[in-house]
Amino acid sequence: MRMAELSRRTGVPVPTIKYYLREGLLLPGERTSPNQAIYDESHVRRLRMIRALAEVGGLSIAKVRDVLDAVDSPDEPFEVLGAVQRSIEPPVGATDGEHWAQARERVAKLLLERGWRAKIGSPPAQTLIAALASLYDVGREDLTDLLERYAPMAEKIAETDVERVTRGQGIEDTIEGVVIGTVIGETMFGALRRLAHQHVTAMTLGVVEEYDFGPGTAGGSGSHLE
Amino acid sequence: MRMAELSRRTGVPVPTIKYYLREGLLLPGERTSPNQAIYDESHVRRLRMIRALAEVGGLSIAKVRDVLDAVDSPDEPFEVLGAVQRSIEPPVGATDGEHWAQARERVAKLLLERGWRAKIGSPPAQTLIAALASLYDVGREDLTDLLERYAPMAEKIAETDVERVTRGQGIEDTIEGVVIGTVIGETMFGALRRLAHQHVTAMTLGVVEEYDFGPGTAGGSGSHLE
DNA sequence: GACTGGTAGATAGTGAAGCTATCCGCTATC
DNA sequence: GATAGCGGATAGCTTCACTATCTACCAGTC
Repeated sequence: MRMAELSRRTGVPVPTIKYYLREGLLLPGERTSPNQAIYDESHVRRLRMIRALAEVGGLSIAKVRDVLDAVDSPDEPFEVLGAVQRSIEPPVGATDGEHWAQARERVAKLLLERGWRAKIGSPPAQTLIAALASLYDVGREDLTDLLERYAPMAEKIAETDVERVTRGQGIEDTIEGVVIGTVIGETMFGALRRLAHQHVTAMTLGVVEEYDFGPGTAGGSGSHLE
Repeated sequence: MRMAELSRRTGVPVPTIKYYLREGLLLPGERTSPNQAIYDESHVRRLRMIRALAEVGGLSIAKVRDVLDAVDSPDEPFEVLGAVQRSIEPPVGATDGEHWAQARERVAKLLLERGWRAKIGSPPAQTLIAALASLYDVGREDLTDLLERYAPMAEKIAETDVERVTRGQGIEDTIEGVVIGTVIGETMFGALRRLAHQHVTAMTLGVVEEYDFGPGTAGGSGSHLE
């Protein structure tokens, strides 16, 4: 197929496809002459993957490229996981400050206690330290025990993910599964958690009447408080 | 204190504080004359909250404002949760397409089966539908059962969160806890999940040798791994 | 009481990100 | 051979989150 059909099949505008080609997210089509090229199913698939990672996963174009580069590399799944994690992790700001050392200590202790084979310097650990430090910063150390409460559940989820992704599939699919599981899975789980928040809060607070978390304003602009 | 000290105490540059004032994220200080004002601890606290939500939680400035508006409102915690969820949810793209109806059906069934008192039209449900639809789009419906696998775990986490946040505190702290628990908690849990991925993957694949998910290329700058 | 330096508020500028539009020479197809 | 579409290059646009500059003013110091 040519570019117009690729655009039609994926819903991505032609100029945007050209942009992705320029940025190296999408491999060029096969040349049929100096200024003509054809595309195939692999391009359709790749474009859908780009849109999924960017729109659903919320990754920047640069991060999508890094993640897809990792998928394309011939490395072992474990290496790919590392590359994906490095790619998707948001940059951590200051690695110091009043509470940083305290937070770092606490994360180090957690890794030790749970016997997790993960390094304190790895990207997710740095994110975790930053999040914990910010709890101290805003004066809510009472909430920091969420760390220890979350840890076993995160481990259970990770076991689910890994089991899910490694069972009976080729290496290609496993690696792609790692990427999708990490990125799309995070979006899914976050949304589920917020849905569960609605439910549990309603139960706990005994909300009985009609409630509606629908998409915002009933007939007004900006504010949704009357 | 005056603006220079507010800046020093929080590490936020003066022009940025002015920007936050303009954007309505920070309440103006108390006037002492037509062009002088003083700030207090509440401003320090608020600024730290802004930075936590923006940097750790990854929210845009507009979303931070919406979230803080919700915190400031005199509504019930349940209403605040709804407002926070509306504020933080990333906009969902197309609400149609080949697989949308299928995904929506599946989410509706899940809500029913688990007895969750949450609406299919609520922001997290829409996000969930979009994520599920993208799995179909990229041809990985084999991974869609993550939905049912994640659900009970999300519920357990939500119970933890709600229990944690409502126990023995004033209404103010509870509401702030809802916000922090939702936003910072998500960052924490995501990081923990990725850390657990490292661990579980290493275990499953029998990785024994030294491995290092450190920040990229060895011998570079930045690294605080030995 | 002049001087120095900080202050509020307004306006304008900056740089990155993610497209979008236009142009050019060429080509496939009717 | 007319015409619609193509690949590739370049330039422009919009949004976001600041950052810089300017003006009029004020507070403390010598």
